[in-house]
Amino acid sequence: MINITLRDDVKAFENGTSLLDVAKSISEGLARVALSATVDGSVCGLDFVPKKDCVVNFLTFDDEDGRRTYRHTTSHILAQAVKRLFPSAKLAIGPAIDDGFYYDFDFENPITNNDLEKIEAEMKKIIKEDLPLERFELPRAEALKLMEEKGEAYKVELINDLPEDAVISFYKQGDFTDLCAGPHLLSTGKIKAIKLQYTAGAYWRGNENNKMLTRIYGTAFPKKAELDEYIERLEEAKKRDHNKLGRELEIFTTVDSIGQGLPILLPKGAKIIQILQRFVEDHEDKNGWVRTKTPYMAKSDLYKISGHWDHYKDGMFVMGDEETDKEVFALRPMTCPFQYQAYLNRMRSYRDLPLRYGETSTLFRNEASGEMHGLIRVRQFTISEGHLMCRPDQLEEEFKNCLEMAIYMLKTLGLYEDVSYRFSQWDPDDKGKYIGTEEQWNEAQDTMAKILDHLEIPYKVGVGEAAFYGPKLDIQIKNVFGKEDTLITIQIDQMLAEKFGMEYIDKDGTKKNPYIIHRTSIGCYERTLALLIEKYAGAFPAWLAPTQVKILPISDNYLDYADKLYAALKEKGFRIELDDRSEKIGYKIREAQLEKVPYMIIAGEKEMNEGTVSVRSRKNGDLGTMTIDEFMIMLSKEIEDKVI
RNA sequence: GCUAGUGUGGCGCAGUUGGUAGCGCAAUUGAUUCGUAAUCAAUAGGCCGAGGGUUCAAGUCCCUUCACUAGCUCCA
Repeated sequence: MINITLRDDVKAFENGTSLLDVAKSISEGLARVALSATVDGSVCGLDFVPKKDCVVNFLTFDDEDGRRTYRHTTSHILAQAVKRLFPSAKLAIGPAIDDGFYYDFDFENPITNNDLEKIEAEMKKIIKEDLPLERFELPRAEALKLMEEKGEAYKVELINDLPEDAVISFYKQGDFTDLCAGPHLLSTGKIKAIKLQYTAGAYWRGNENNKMLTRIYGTAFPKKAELDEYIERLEEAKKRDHNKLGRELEIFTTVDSIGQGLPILLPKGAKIIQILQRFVEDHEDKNGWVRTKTPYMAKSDLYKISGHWDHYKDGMFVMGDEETDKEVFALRPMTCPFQYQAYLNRMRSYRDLPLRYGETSTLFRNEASGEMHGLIRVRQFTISEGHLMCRPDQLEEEFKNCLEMAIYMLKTLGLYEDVSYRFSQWDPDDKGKYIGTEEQWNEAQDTMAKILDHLEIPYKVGVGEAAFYGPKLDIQIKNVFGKEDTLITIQIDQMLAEKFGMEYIDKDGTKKNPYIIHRTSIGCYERTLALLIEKYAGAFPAWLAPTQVKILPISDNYLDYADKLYAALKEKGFRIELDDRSEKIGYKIREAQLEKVPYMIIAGEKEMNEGTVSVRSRKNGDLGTMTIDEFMIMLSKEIEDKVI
């Protein structure tokens, strides 16, 4: 007998009982919704037969691993459909991802959207055929033989790269067999609602030197209604796309003759960035930061010391040619080596530390042409940059302060609930990308890990995501398409201080290199603006809104009164506009509403006689009548408190 | 940079097998002086991203290039 613990309850089963039978013994309902299960913590298919006492937890579509099982099986159905329609296509890999799945193929000829429809139709046929998925294992030599016979070169490569002791498993469904660790659903008929979404290129094994394969993305749900709702949600999210909304609301634009990744910030966009910049600089200064203002470019000599010339040259705009020109300049891609010169201006004592240098810094990075995206990835951007030089005993406290400042900014902007932490480490298998020795990297990462653990930061590790000079704590955020970008980064650097000969005289009279924290408190303004547009769908909180109040006179007869109101608001520094066109009030309200202005004040005969205004909020509609002073007090408080 | 796709007046779109550009909204002008999401009418606006080519004839076909979109790689 095998004892199986199901949540709190322990039950005994015959030897040879599968998890599906276990589920059935509990209830038919569970057997219907269970997709896979964890057995002592590892995910298994329902065909798994426990051989010893264990703890089983059934997974449904509500569990992440359950969803993954469901969608992974769907990716196999996709592969089967593709092989039926395009027998010459080669299979690469096909995992489940957060919201669906994909499968990479090497097609003989490119496929079209029309093909995608055909493939989806074939998938539906396979689902209807309700083919059982059968798992089997093969020794390495036989596994290789099977894949070679089928001409699956990519699978052969995958098998060859598996560790010696790995179990090599396959899943077979009807005429289709795939190398796969599983687990899977028991049959293709379990899949209910599917949708192939789009195709994209993807390099084999994620390496740009390898062949580019065709990746087909899709998703699957247990109910048609859930699929429809998901697609509807995606469509809704796209309406918030900053790249569309930002242009419609005249926040920014781009011009072909200026070039890619070089957006024009229009008055509204420039205003929001000015507000953010003042907010950030004031807050930093209050927290002990001092400002530097350093050049936008430098001779190649500087970048040779910092390592940029060897490790980042492709990412820089270089002016001139070392072969022919006496001096070669490059626009700065980072502020670090420039701010270090401020530190180096004189000899430092341990008493001088920490030194906190902030700069609102414009940077230039020659991104590959396919990388640019609205305001999120650009070639010129301005970042709230800063470098903090400190002693080892100050490192943790200062790191914490930098982090707290970033969190304060994110909370104030209302973005904090949307971010996640990533501990970006180096890739020991790709040492050429980094400066420093393995010992230095291990030490830097250990130091950072200790601090992060001590501060109880819930992070994910990103191998190979580090800067070339040190590990980072990245604060990540997703855009409306679900694509993740780094908003804020805080880095610990031990290497550049040494390279630049930055020192301080310690208590004992010896010279030491300071620790350097590279950090930003709000990230780059363009990217932050993009995410704010998406967060608020263009309807910015009053403290950020480029126009806070729009005055709408009912007719031309009240223009004089409207002018008085305008002057009163302007005098107090509110950002206001006056709509003095001879339009009907409904029309003016509609336009102000579409421009997403937080407040409208309506002035007609009644208000003029009473000396009041009628206030309409973008969010809550008509707020009734009040005096202009009452309105200004209300709005001032909202702005002061940075209500979001 | 790579894969796939897109590019027609400010915006959203039409433009059939190549025959010489249209619609809605916005804009402008005039009338209307209006009470919480669209007043009526008239007018103007485009060498169809750019540069070549094929053709009697190109928005429609071919080539090159630029920009935009999604994804990959890279990254704040």
